[in-house]
Amino acid sequence: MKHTVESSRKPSTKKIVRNRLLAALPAFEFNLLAAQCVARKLTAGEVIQHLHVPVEYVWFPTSGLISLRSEITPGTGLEVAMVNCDGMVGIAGFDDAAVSPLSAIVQIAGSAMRISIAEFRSIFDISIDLKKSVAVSMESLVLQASQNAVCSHFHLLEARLARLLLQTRRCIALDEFHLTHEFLGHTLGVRRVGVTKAAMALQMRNLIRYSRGAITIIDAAGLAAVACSCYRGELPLEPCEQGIVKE
Amino acid sequence: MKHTVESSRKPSTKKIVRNRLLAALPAFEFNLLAAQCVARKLTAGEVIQHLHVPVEYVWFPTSGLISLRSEITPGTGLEVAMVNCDGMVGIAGFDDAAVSPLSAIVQIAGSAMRISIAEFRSIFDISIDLKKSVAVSMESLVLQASQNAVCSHFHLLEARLARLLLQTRRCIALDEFHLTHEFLGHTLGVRRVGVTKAAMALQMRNLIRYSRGAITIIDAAGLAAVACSCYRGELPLEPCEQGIVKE
DNA sequence: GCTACTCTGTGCGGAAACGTACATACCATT
DNA sequence: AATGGTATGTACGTTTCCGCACAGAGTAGC
Repeated sequence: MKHTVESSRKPSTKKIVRNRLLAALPAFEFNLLAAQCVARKLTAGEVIQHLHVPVEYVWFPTSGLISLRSEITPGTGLEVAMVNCDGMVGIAGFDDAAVSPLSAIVQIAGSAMRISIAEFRSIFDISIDLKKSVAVSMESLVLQASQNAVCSHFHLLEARLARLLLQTRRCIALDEFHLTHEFLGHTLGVRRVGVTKAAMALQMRNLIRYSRGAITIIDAAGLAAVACSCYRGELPLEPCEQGIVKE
Repeated sequence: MKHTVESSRKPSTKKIVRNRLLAALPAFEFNLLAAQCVARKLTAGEVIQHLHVPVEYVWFPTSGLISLRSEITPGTGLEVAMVNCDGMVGIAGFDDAAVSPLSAIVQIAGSAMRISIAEFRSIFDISIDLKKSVAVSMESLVLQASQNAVCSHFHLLEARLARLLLQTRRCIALDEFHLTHEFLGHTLGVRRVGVTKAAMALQMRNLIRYSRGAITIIDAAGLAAVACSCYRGELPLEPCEQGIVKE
Protein backbone atom coordinates (compact mmCIF):
# COMPACT_ATOMS: atom_id res chain seq x y z
CA MET A 1 0.00 0.00 0.00
CA LYS A 2 1.16 3.48 -0.77
CA HIS A 3 0.12 5.04 2.51
CA THR A 4 1.98 2.89 5.02
CA VAL A 5 4.39 5.64 5.97
CA GLU A 6 1.73 8.22 6.65
CA SER A 7 -0.75 5.94 8.36
CA SER A 8 1.89 4.60 10.72
CA ARG A 9 2.17 7.93 12.44
CA LYS A 10 -1.26 8.44 13.92
CA PRO A 11 -3.36 5.52 12.79
CA SER A 12 -6.36 6.22 15.00
CA THR A 13 -7.00 9.86 14.07
CA LYS A 14 -6.00 9.80 10.41
CA LYS A 15 -7.85 8.66 7.37
CA ILE A 16 -6.91 8.06 3.78
CA VAL A 17 -9.12 10.13 1.51
CA ARG A 18 -8.78 9.86 -2.20
CA ASN A 19 -11.33 12.59 -2.97
CA ARG A 20 -9.55 15.91 -3.33
CA LEU A 21 -12.60 17.98 -2.51
CA LEU A 22 -13.05 16.25 0.84
CA ALA A 23 -9.32 16.17 1.46
CA ALA A 24 -9.01 19.93 1.09
CA LEU A 25 -11.49 20.61 3.90
CA PRO A 26 -10.31 21.57 7.36
CA ALA A 27 -10.45 18.82 9.99
CA PHE A 28 -13.68 19.98 11.63
CA GLU A 29 -15.82 20.02 8.51
CA PHE A 30 -14.11 16.98 7.12
CA ASN A 31 -14.86 14.94 10.21
CA LEU A 32 -18.51 15.93 10.19
CA LEU A 33 -18.85 14.69 6.63
CA ALA A 34 -16.64 11.66 7.00
CA ALA A 35 -18.65 10.45 9.98
CA GLN A 36 -21.74 10.20 7.78
CA CYS A 37 -20.07 8.96 4.60
CA VAL A 38 -20.26 5.36 3.53
CA ALA A 39 -17.86 3.83 1.03
CA ARG A 40 -19.52 2.35 -2.04
CA LYS A 41 -18.36 0.57 -5.14
CA LEU A 42 -19.19 2.05 -8.52
CA THR A 43 -19.82 -0.56 -11.19
CA ALA A 44 -19.61 0.36 -14.88
CA GLY A 45 -22.92 1.43 -16.34
CA GLU A 46 -24.56 1.82 -12.94
CA VAL A 47 -26.94 4.78 -12.69
CA ILE A 48 -26.28 6.49 -9.37
CA GLN A 49 -28.73 9.30 -10.06
CA HIS A 50 -31.76 8.82 -12.27
CA LEU A 51 -33.29 11.63 -14.26
CA HIS A 52 -36.14 13.52 -12.59
CA VAL A 53 -35.85 11.46 -9.43
CA PRO A 54 -35.35 13.11 -6.02
CA VAL A 55 -31.71 13.51 -5.03
CA GLU A 56 -30.98 11.05 -2.22
CA TYR A 57 -27.22 11.16 -1.90
CA VAL A 58 -24.19 13.30 -2.49
CA TRP A 59 -21.27 11.33 -3.91
CA PHE A 60 -17.57 11.96 -3.57
CA PRO A 61 -15.78 9.69 -6.06
CA THR A 62 -12.43 8.30 -4.95
CA SER A 63 -11.66 6.50 -8.20
CA GLY A 64 -13.31 5.81 -11.54
CA LEU A 65 -15.32 8.28 -13.54
CA ILE A 66 -18.89 9.49 -13.46
CA SER A 67 -20.73 10.93 -16.42
CA LEU A 68 -23.28 13.67 -15.78
CA ARG A 69 -25.88 13.73 -18.50
CA SER A 70 -28.63 16.06 -19.52
CA GLU A 71 -31.42 14.06 -21.07
CA ILE A 72 -34.64 14.99 -22.83
CA THR A 73 -36.00 11.51 -22.29
CA PRO A 74 -34.14 8.56 -20.79
CA GLY A 75 -31.88 7.51 -23.63
CA THR A 76 -31.93 10.79 -25.54
CA GLY A 77 -29.33 13.18 -24.26
CA LEU A 78 -25.64 13.80 -23.91
CA GLU A 79 -22.90 14.19 -21.36
CA VAL A 80 -22.52 17.68 -19.94
CA ALA A 81 -19.73 16.98 -17.47
CA MET A 82 -17.42 14.35 -16.08
CA VAL A 83 -16.74 14.00 -12.38
CA ASN A 84 -13.74 12.21 -10.97
CA CYS A 85 -12.08 12.28 -7.56
CA ASP A 86 -11.62 16.04 -7.82
CA GLY A 87 -15.33 16.66 -7.62
CA MET A 88 -18.70 15.62 -6.31
CA VAL A 89 -22.07 14.50 -7.64
CA GLY A 90 -25.28 15.77 -6.13
CA ILE A 91 -26.40 18.96 -7.76
CA ALA A 92 -29.83 20.39 -7.08
CA GLY A 93 -29.46 19.47 -3.46
CA PHE A 94 -30.45 22.86 -2.12
CA ASP A 95 -34.19 22.56 -2.38
CA ASP A 96 -35.91 19.95 -0.30
CA ALA A 97 -37.00 16.94 -2.30
CA ALA A 98 -35.64 18.47 -5.48
CA VAL A 99 -35.64 16.15 -8.45
CA SER A 100 -32.41 15.86 -10.33
CA PRO A 101 -32.28 17.62 -13.72
CA LEU A 102 -29.25 15.50 -14.62
CA SER A 103 -28.57 11.81 -14.50
CA ALA A 104 -25.31 10.38 -13.25
CA ILE A 105 -23.90 7.21 -14.75
CA VAL A 106 -20.72 5.36 -13.90
CA GLN A 107 -18.54 5.57 -16.98
CA ILE A 108 -15.49 3.87 -15.54
CA ALA A 109 -15.86 1.57 -12.55
CA GLY A 110 -14.37 2.70 -9.24
CA SER A 111 -15.46 3.71 -5.80
CA ALA A 112 -17.00 6.64 -3.95
CA MET A 113 -17.99 8.00 -0.55
CA ARG A 114 -21.70 8.58 -0.21
CA ILE A 115 -23.68 10.73 2.23
CA SER A 116 -27.42 11.24 2.44
CA ILE A 117 -28.64 14.56 1.09
CA ALA A 118 -30.26 15.52 4.41
CA GLU A 119 -27.05 14.99 6.35
CA PHE A 120 -25.03 16.74 3.71
CA ARG A 121 -27.27 19.77 3.75
CA SER A 122 -27.21 20.16 7.51
CA ILE A 123 -23.42 20.14 7.45
CA PHE A 124 -23.33 22.43 4.41
CA ASP A 125 -25.46 25.05 6.15
CA ILE A 126 -23.14 25.40 9.13
CA SER A 127 -19.95 25.07 7.12
CA ILE A 128 -17.52 27.70 5.90
CA ASP A 129 -15.06 25.95 3.62
CA LEU A 130 -17.47 23.35 2.29
CA LYS A 131 -19.61 26.14 0.85
CA LYS A 132 -16.67 27.47 -1.08
CA SER A 133 -15.69 24.00 -2.23
CA VAL A 134 -19.19 23.42 -3.53
CA ALA A 135 -19.09 26.74 -5.38
CA VAL A 136 -15.77 25.82 -6.97
CA SER A 137 -17.11 22.40 -7.88
CA MET A 138 -20.16 24.03 -9.44
CA GLU A 139 -17.92 26.34 -11.38
CA SER A 140 -16.20 23.34 -12.90
CA LEU A 141 -19.59 21.98 -13.95
CA VAL A 142 -20.59 25.28 -15.55
CA LEU A 143 -17.37 25.36 -17.52
CA GLN A 144 -17.64 21.78 -18.66
CA ALA A 145 -21.32 22.08 -19.55
CA SER A 146 -20.65 25.29 -21.50
CA GLN A 147 -17.74 23.75 -23.36
CA ASN A 148 -19.75 20.64 -24.17
CA ALA A 149 -22.62 22.79 -25.40
CA VAL A 150 -20.51 24.54 -28.05
CA CYS A 151 -18.57 21.38 -28.78
CA SER A 152 -21.60 19.22 -29.52
CA HIS A 153 -23.07 22.01 -31.62
CA PHE A 154 -20.08 22.97 -33.74
CA HIS A 155 -17.54 20.19 -33.81
CA LEU A 156 -17.52 17.08 -35.96
CA LEU A 157 -18.24 13.74 -34.41
CA GLU A 158 -14.80 12.30 -35.11
CA ALA A 159 -13.10 15.21 -33.34
CA ARG A 160 -15.51 14.97 -30.43
CA LEU A 161 -14.91 11.26 -30.06
CA ALA A 162 -11.15 11.79 -30.06
CA ARG A 163 -11.55 14.41 -27.35
CA LEU A 164 -13.76 12.17 -25.24
CA LEU A 165 -11.30 9.30 -25.39
CA LEU A 166 -8.37 11.55 -24.47
CA GLN A 167 -10.32 13.07 -21.62
CA THR A 168 -11.22 9.65 -20.28
CA ARG A 169 -7.61 8.55 -20.55
CA ARG A 170 -6.47 11.59 -18.59
CA CYS A 171 -9.05 11.09 -15.87
CA ILE A 172 -8.06 7.54 -15.08
CA ALA A 173 -4.41 7.64 -16.17
CA LEU A 174 -4.73 4.50 -18.25
CA ASP A 175 -4.39 3.88 -21.97
CA GLU A 176 -6.94 1.10 -21.87
CA PHE A 177 -10.53 1.12 -20.69
CA HIS A 178 -13.93 -0.35 -21.41
CA LEU A 179 -16.53 1.63 -23.37
CA THR A 180 -18.84 0.30 -26.07
CA HIS A 181 -19.89 2.29 -29.13
CA GLU A 182 -23.41 2.26 -27.76
CA PHE A 183 -22.27 3.88 -24.50
CA LEU A 184 -20.14 6.43 -26.35
CA GLY A 185 -23.13 7.26 -28.51
CA HIS A 186 -25.19 8.12 -25.47
CA THR A 187 -22.36 10.20 -24.08
CA LEU A 188 -21.92 12.16 -27.31
CA GLY A 189 -25.63 12.34 -28.10
CA VAL A 190 -25.35 10.51 -31.42
CA ARG A 191 -26.34 7.14 -32.87
CA ARG A 192 -24.29 4.07 -32.18
CA VAL A 193 -23.67 3.80 -35.92
CA GLY A 194 -22.14 7.25 -35.97
CA VAL A 195 -19.66 6.26 -33.29
CA THR A 196 -18.75 3.08 -35.16
CA LYS A 197 -17.91 5.10 -38.26
CA ALA A 198 -15.86 7.68 -36.37
CA ALA A 199 -14.08 5.01 -34.33
CA MET A 200 -13.21 3.10 -37.49
CA ALA A 201 -11.65 6.21 -38.96
CA LEU A 202 -9.50 6.63 -35.85
CA GLN A 203 -8.53 2.97 -35.84
CA MET A 204 -7.63 3.08 -39.54
CA ARG A 205 -5.10 5.82 -38.74
CA ASN A 206 -3.61 3.69 -35.96
CA LEU A 207 -4.61 6.13 -33.24
CA ILE A 208 -6.76 3.68 -31.29
CA ARG A 209 -7.64 0.01 -31.24
CA TYR A 210 -10.83 -1.56 -29.97
CA SER A 211 -12.73 -4.78 -29.80
CA ARG A 212 -16.00 -5.46 -28.05
CA GLY A 213 -15.73 -2.50 -25.73
CA ALA A 214 -12.05 -2.77 -24.91
CA ILE A 215 -10.52 0.47 -26.15
CA THR A 216 -6.77 1.06 -26.31
CA ILE A 217 -5.24 4.41 -27.07
CA ILE A 218 -2.18 3.79 -29.20
CA ASP A 219 -1.13 7.28 -30.24
CA ALA A 220 -2.31 9.93 -27.80
CA ALA A 221 -0.45 12.73 -29.57
CA GLY A 222 -1.95 11.77 -32.89
CA LEU A 223 -5.36 11.57 -31.32
CA ALA A 224 -4.91 15.04 -29.84
CA ALA A 225 -4.20 16.36 -33.32
CA VAL A 226 -7.52 14.96 -34.51
CA ALA A 227 -9.43 16.09 -31.39
CA CYS A 228 -11.32 19.37 -31.45
CA SER A 229 -9.90 22.53 -29.94
CA CYS A 230 -11.92 21.88 -26.79
CA TYR A 231 -9.36 19.34 -25.65
CA ARG A 232 -6.57 21.86 -25.48
CA GLY A 233 -7.14 24.53 -22.88
CA GLU A 234 -9.20 22.22 -20.75
CA LEU A 235 -8.70 21.65 -17.06
CA PRO A 236 -6.58 18.54 -16.60
CA LEU A 237 -9.02 16.71 -14.28
CA GLU A 238 -6.23 14.42 -13.15
CA PRO A 239 -6.92 11.49 -10.88
CA CYS A 240 -5.83 11.17 -7.27
CA GLU A 241 -2.96 8.79 -7.72
CA GLN A 242 -1.80 8.95 -4.15
CA GLY A 243 -3.93 8.77 -1.08
CA ILE A 244 -4.34 12.04 0.74
CA VAL A 245 -3.96 11.89 4.49
CA LYS A 246 -6.45 13.66 6.71
CA GLU A 247 -6.14 14.05 10.48
CA MET B 1 -42.98 55.22 -7.15
CA LYS B 2 -43.88 51.84 -5.81
CA HIS B 3 -41.78 51.99 -2.67
CA THR B 4 -43.03 55.19 -1.08
CA VAL B 5 -44.69 53.38 1.80
CA GLU B 6 -41.63 51.39 2.76
CA SER B 7 -39.06 54.09 2.21
CA SER B 8 -40.98 56.57 4.29
CA ARG B 9 -40.29 54.56 7.40
CA LYS B 10 -36.52 54.65 7.67
CA PRO B 11 -35.26 56.54 4.64
CA SER B 12 -31.66 56.92 5.80
CA THR B 13 -30.86 53.27 6.57
CA LYS B 14 -32.84 51.59 3.80
CA LYS B 15 -32.01 50.95 0.22
CA ILE B 16 -33.96 49.83 -2.78
CA VAL B 17 -32.36 46.80 -4.35
CA ARG B 18 -33.79 45.27 -7.44
CA ASN B 19 -31.39 42.35 -7.52
CA ARG B 20 -32.91 39.39 -5.69
CA LEU B 21 -29.60 37.76 -4.95
CA LEU B 22 -28.32 40.84 -3.15
CA ALA B 23 -31.68 41.48 -1.55
CA ALA B 24 -31.78 38.03 0.02
CA LEU B 25 -28.55 38.60 1.94
CA PRO B 26 -28.58 39.50 5.62
CA ALA B 27 -27.89 43.15 6.41
CA PHE B 28 -24.24 42.69 7.37
CA GLU B 29 -23.11 41.00 4.19
CA PHE B 30 -25.38 43.12 2.07
CA ASN B 31 -23.93 46.33 3.43
CA LEU B 32 -20.37 45.18 2.80
CA LEU B 33 -21.21 44.53 -0.83
CA ALA B 34 -23.44 47.52 -1.32
CA ALA B 35 -20.74 49.85 -0.04
CA GLN B 36 -18.47 48.79 -2.89
CA CYS B 37 -21.09 48.48 -5.61
CA VAL B 38 -21.52 51.09 -8.29
CA ALA B 39 -24.67 51.41 -10.37
CA ARG B 40 -24.12 51.11 -14.11
CA LYS B 41 -26.29 51.27 -17.18
CA LEU B 42 -26.38 48.29 -19.51
CA THR B 43 -26.78 49.23 -23.15
CA ALA B 44 -28.00 46.69 -25.69
CA GLY B 45 -25.20 44.79 -27.37
CA GLU B 46 -22.59 45.96 -24.85
CA VAL B 47 -20.03 43.32 -23.96
CA ILE B 48 -19.52 43.47 -20.20
CA GLN B 49 -17.17 40.50 -20.15
CA HIS B 50 -14.98 39.61 -23.09
CA LEU B 51 -13.89 36.08 -23.84
CA HIS B 52 -10.53 35.02 -22.40
CA VAL B 53 -10.04 38.33 -20.69
CA PRO B 54 -9.38 38.58 -16.94
CA VAL B 55 -12.51 39.00 -14.85
CA GLU B 56 -12.57 42.54 -13.50
CA TYR B 57 -16.05 42.87 -12.05
CA VAL B 58 -18.94 40.96 -10.62
CA TRP B 59 -22.29 42.23 -11.87
CA PHE B 60 -25.67 42.13 -10.19
CA PRO B 61 -28.28 43.06 -12.81
CA THR B 62 -31.23 45.05 -11.56
CA SER B 63 -33.08 45.14 -14.87
CA GLY B 64 -32.57 44.02 -18.44
CA LEU B 65 -31.06 40.74 -19.51
CA ILE B 66 -27.54 39.45 -19.93
CA SER B 67 -26.55 36.63 -22.23
CA LEU B 68 -23.71 34.36 -21.15
CA ARG B 69 -22.05 32.80 -24.15
CA SER B 70 -19.56 30.05 -24.67
CA GLU B 71 -17.52 30.83 -27.74
CA ILE B 72 -14.90 28.94 -29.70
CA THR B 73 -13.71 32.13 -31.33
CA PRO B 74 -15.28 35.57 -30.96
CA GLY B 75 -18.39 35.32 -33.12
CA THR B 76 -18.61 31.53 -33.15
CA GLY B 77 -20.53 30.24 -30.17
CA LEU B 78 -23.88 30.15 -28.49
CA GLU B 79 -25.70 31.25 -25.37
CA VAL B 80 -25.36 28.91 -22.42
CA ALA B 81 -27.33 30.92 -19.90
CA MET B 82 -29.34 34.06 -19.33
CA VAL B 83 -28.90 36.19 -16.24
CA ASN B 84 -31.47 38.66 -15.05
CA CYS B 85 -32.04 40.35 -11.70
CA ASP B 86 -32.25 36.98 -9.97
CA GLY B 87 -28.62 36.25 -10.60
CA MET B 88 -25.11 37.53 -11.03
CA VAL B 89 -22.38 37.61 -13.67
CA GLY B 90 -18.78 36.96 -12.76
CA ILE B 91 -17.95 33.31 -12.93
CA ALA B 92 -14.35 32.14 -12.68
CA GLY B 93 -13.73 34.71 -10.02
CA PHE B 94 -12.16 32.30 -7.57
CA ASP B 95 -8.70 32.19 -9.04
CA ASP B 96 -6.66 35.35 -9.08
CA ALA B 97 -6.40 36.90 -12.50
CA ALA B 98 -8.52 34.15 -14.00
CA VAL B 99 -9.60 34.74 -17.57
CA SER B 100 -13.25 34.33 -18.30
CA PRO B 101 -14.23 31.19 -20.23
CA LEU B 102 -17.54 32.84 -21.08
CA SER B 103 -18.44 36.17 -22.55
CA ALA B 104 -21.30 38.26 -21.24
CA ILE B 105 -23.33 40.44 -23.58
CA VAL B 106 -26.24 42.71 -22.82
CA GLN B 107 -29.23 41.21 -24.61
CA ILE B 108 -31.84 43.62 -23.32
CA ALA B 109 -30.79 47.04 -22.07
CA GLY B 110 -31.14 47.74 -18.36
CA SER B 111 -28.98 48.43 -15.35
CA ALA B 112 -26.75 46.64 -12.88
CA MET B 113 -24.67 46.99 -9.72
CA ARG B 114 -21.00 46.36 -10.26
CA ILE B 115 -18.22 45.51 -7.81
CA SER B 116 -14.55 44.88 -8.49
CA ILE B 117 -13.54 41.24 -8.38
CA ALA B 118 -10.94 41.85 -5.65
CA GLU B 119 -13.45 43.50 -3.34
CA PHE B 120 -16.02 40.86 -4.09
CA ARG B 121 -13.63 38.07 -3.26
CA SER B 122 -12.54 39.53 0.04
CA ILE B 123 -16.18 39.81 1.11
CA PHE B 124 -16.97 36.36 -0.28
CA ASP B 125 -14.24 34.74 1.78
CA ILE B 126 -15.54 36.04 5.10
CA SER B 127 -19.19 35.61 4.22
CA ILE B 128 -21.66 32.92 5.19
CA ASP B 129 -24.80 33.55 3.21
CA LEU B 130 -23.11 34.99 0.15
CA LYS B 131 -21.28 31.71 -0.34
CA LYS B 132 -24.54 29.84 -0.43
CA SER B 133 -26.10 32.40 -2.77
CA VAL B 134 -23.20 32.02 -5.14
CA ALA B 135 -23.58 28.24 -5.06
CA VAL B 136 -27.29 28.54 -5.82
CA SER B 137 -26.56 30.99 -8.61
CA MET B 138 -23.99 28.57 -10.02
CA GLU B 139 -26.51 25.79 -9.86
CA SER B 140 -28.83 27.82 -12.04
CA LEU B 141 -26.03 28.25 -14.56
CA VAL B 142 -25.29 24.51 -14.59
CA LEU B 143 -28.94 23.74 -15.22
CA GLN B 144 -29.29 26.31 -17.96
CA ALA B 145 -26.03 25.33 -19.65
CA SER B 146 -27.01 21.66 -19.51
CA GLN B 147 -30.43 22.34 -20.92
CA ASN B 148 -29.02 24.50 -23.68
CA ALA B 149 -26.48 21.81 -24.52
CA VAL B 150 -29.14 19.18 -25.23
CA CYS B 151 -31.45 21.73 -26.79
CA SER B 152 -28.95 23.05 -29.32
CA HIS B 153 -27.96 19.49 -30.15
CA PHE B 154 -31.35 17.86 -30.56
CA HIS B 155 -34.01 20.45 -31.20
CA LEU B 156 -34.90 22.12 -34.45
CA LEU B 157 -34.05 25.73 -34.99
CA GLU B 158 -37.63 26.93 -35.23
CA ALA B 159 -38.51 25.36 -31.86
CA ARG B 160 -35.36 26.78 -30.30
CA LEU B 161 -36.11 30.25 -31.59
CA ALA B 162 -39.65 30.06 -30.21
CA ARG B 163 -38.26 29.05 -26.85
CA LEU B 164 -35.72 31.85 -26.83
CA LEU B 165 -38.33 34.48 -27.60
CA LEU B 166 -40.66 33.18 -24.89
CA GLN B 167 -37.85 33.08 -22.39
CA THR B 168 -36.86 36.64 -23.19
CA ARG B 169 -40.45 37.75 -22.87
CA ARG B 170 -40.72 36.13 -19.46
CA CYS B 171 -37.48 37.66 -18.22
CA ILE B 172 -38.48 41.21 -18.99
CA ALA B 173 -42.26 40.88 -18.76
CA LEU B 174 -42.83 42.61 -22.07
CA ASP B 175 -44.32 41.39 -25.33
CA GLU B 176 -42.09 43.66 -27.34
CA PHE B 177 -38.33 43.94 -27.44
CA HIS B 178 -35.42 44.64 -29.74
CA LEU B 179 -33.36 41.77 -31.19
CA THR B 180 -32.07 41.45 -34.74
CA HIS B 181 -31.82 38.16 -36.61
CA GLU B 182 -28.06 38.57 -36.53
CA PHE B 183 -28.05 38.81 -32.74
CA LEU B 184 -30.42 35.85 -32.40
CA GLY B 185 -28.16 33.87 -34.69
CA HIS B 186 -25.22 34.42 -32.37
CA THR B 187 -27.35 33.47 -29.38
CA LEU B 188 -28.55 30.25 -30.98
CA GLY B 189 -25.26 29.43 -32.64
CA VAL B 190 -26.64 29.47 -36.18
CA ARG B 191 -26.40 31.67 -39.28
CA ARG B 192 -28.40 34.82 -39.57
CA VAL B 193 -30.15 33.32 -42.60
CA GLY B 194 -31.32 30.38 -40.53
CA VAL B 195 -32.97 32.73 -38.05
CA THR B 196 -34.63 34.65 -40.86
CA LYS B 197 -36.17 31.45 -42.19
CA ALA B 198 -37.37 30.26 -38.79
CA ALA B 199 -38.69 33.71 -37.86
CA MET B 200 -40.58 33.92 -41.12
CA ALA B 201 -42.28 30.62 -40.37
CA LEU B 202 -43.37 31.93 -36.96
CA GLN B 203 -44.57 35.20 -38.41
CA MET B 204 -46.52 33.39 -41.14
CA ARG B 205 -48.48 31.58 -38.42
CA ASN B 206 -49.25 34.88 -36.70
CA LEU B 207 -47.28 33.98 -33.60
CA ILE B 208 -44.85 36.90 -33.80
CA ARG B 209 -44.30 40.05 -35.78
CA TYR B 210 -41.03 41.79 -36.46
CA SER B 211 -39.40 44.52 -38.44
CA ARG B 212 -35.82 45.69 -38.32
CA GLY B 213 -35.15 44.28 -34.89
CA ALA B 214 -38.45 45.19 -33.24
CA ILE B 215 -40.02 41.89 -32.24
CA THR B 216 -43.58 41.58 -30.96
CA ILE B 217 -44.99 38.40 -29.53
CA ILE B 218 -48.58 38.16 -30.67
CA ASP B 219 -49.60 34.69 -29.55
CA ALA B 220 -47.54 33.44 -26.61
CA ALA B 221 -49.62 30.29 -26.16
CA GLY B 222 -49.27 29.42 -29.82
CA LEU B 223 -45.56 30.09 -29.64
CA ALA B 224 -45.28 27.81 -26.63
CA ALA B 225 -46.88 25.03 -28.65
CA VAL B 226 -44.18 25.43 -31.30
CA ALA B 227 -41.36 25.80 -28.76
CA CYS B 228 -39.32 22.76 -27.78
CA SER B 229 -39.95 20.83 -24.61
CA CYS B 230 -37.14 22.77 -22.91
CA TYR B 231 -39.44 25.72 -22.43
CA ARG B 232 -41.87 23.82 -20.27
CA GLY B 233 -40.37 22.66 -17.00
CA GLU B 234 -37.96 25.55 -16.94
CA LEU B 235 -37.36 27.85 -14.03
CA PRO B 236 -39.50 30.95 -14.52
CA LEU B 237 -36.65 33.47 -14.18
CA GLU B 238 -39.15 36.22 -13.55
CA PRO B 239 -38.04 39.82 -13.24
CA CYS B 240 -38.06 41.91 -10.08
CA GLU B 241 -41.11 43.97 -10.76
CA GLN B 242 -41.17 45.61 -7.39
CA GLY B 243 -38.26 47.09 -5.58
CA ILE B 244 -37.03 45.07 -2.65
CA VAL B 245 -36.35 47.02 0.49
CA LYS B 246 -33.18 46.39 2.47
CA GLU B 247 -32.43 47.88 5.88
C1' DG C 1 -34.35 63.52 -52.57
C1' DC C 2 -30.23 61.19 -52.57
C1' DT C 3 -27.05 58.31 -50.22
C1' DA C 4 -25.35 55.14 -46.91
C1' DC C 5 -26.28 51.78 -43.76
C1' DT C 6 -28.64 48.28 -41.48
C1' DC C 7 -31.84 44.65 -41.60
C1' DT C 8 -34.27 41.06 -43.95
C1' DG C 9 -35.40 37.79 -47.93
C1' DT C 10 -33.93 34.26 -51.61
C1' DG C 11 -31.36 30.68 -54.12
C1' DC C 12 -28.24 26.84 -54.65
C1' DG C 13 -25.08 23.07 -54.00
C1' DG C 14 -22.98 20.43 -50.24
C1' DA C 15 -21.92 18.16 -45.85
C1' DA C 16 -22.93 15.91 -41.58
C1' DA C 17 -25.72 13.25 -39.12
C1' DC C 18 -30.35 10.87 -38.92
C1' DG C 19 -33.67 6.73 -39.02
C1' DT C 20 -34.01 2.30 -40.27
C1' DA C 21 -32.78 -2.19 -41.45
C1' DC C 22 -29.86 -5.88 -41.90
C1' DA C 23 -25.35 -8.44 -41.76
C1' DT C 24 -21.37 -10.15 -39.54
C1' DA C 25 -18.12 -11.15 -35.75
C1' DC C 26 -16.84 -12.28 -31.09
C1' DC C 27 -17.69 -14.38 -26.53
C1' DA C 28 -19.81 -17.28 -22.99
C1' DT C 29 -22.59 -20.91 -21.67
C1' DT C 30 -24.47 -25.27 -22.17
C1' DA D 1 -20.12 -27.94 -31.34
C1' DA D 2 -24.28 -25.52 -31.03
C1' DT D 3 -26.69 -21.53 -29.29
C1' DG D 4 -27.79 -16.99 -27.77
C1' DG D 5 -26.47 -12.51 -26.61
C1' DT D 6 -23.63 -8.60 -27.24
C1' DA D 7 -20.77 -5.73 -30.09
C1' DT D 8 -19.56 -3.98 -34.45
C1' DG D 9 -19.87 -3.17 -39.69
C1' DT D 10 -22.68 -1.79 -43.91
C1' DA D 11 -26.22 0.42 -46.76
C1' DC D 12 -29.42 4.09 -48.42
C1' DG D 13 -32.53 7.63 -48.77
C1' DT D 14 -33.81 11.85 -45.92
C1' DT D 15 -33.40 16.03 -43.22
C1' DT D 16 -31.40 20.02 -41.34
C1' DC D 17 -28.29 23.20 -41.46
C1' DC D 18 -24.11 25.18 -43.70
C1' DG D 19 -21.41 28.39 -46.86
C1' DC D 20 -21.70 31.64 -50.11
C1' DA D 21 -23.66 35.15 -52.89
C1' DC D 22 -26.81 38.55 -54.01
C1' DA D 23 -31.23 41.13 -53.96
C1' DG D 24 -34.58 44.02 -51.82
C1' DA D 25 -36.53 46.96 -48.17
C1' DG D 26 -36.65 50.13 -44.34
C1' DT D 27 -34.35 54.07 -41.80
C1' DA D 28 -31.41 57.99 -40.93
C1' DG D 29 -28.54 61.79 -42.20
C1' DC D 30 -27.00 65.22 -45.24
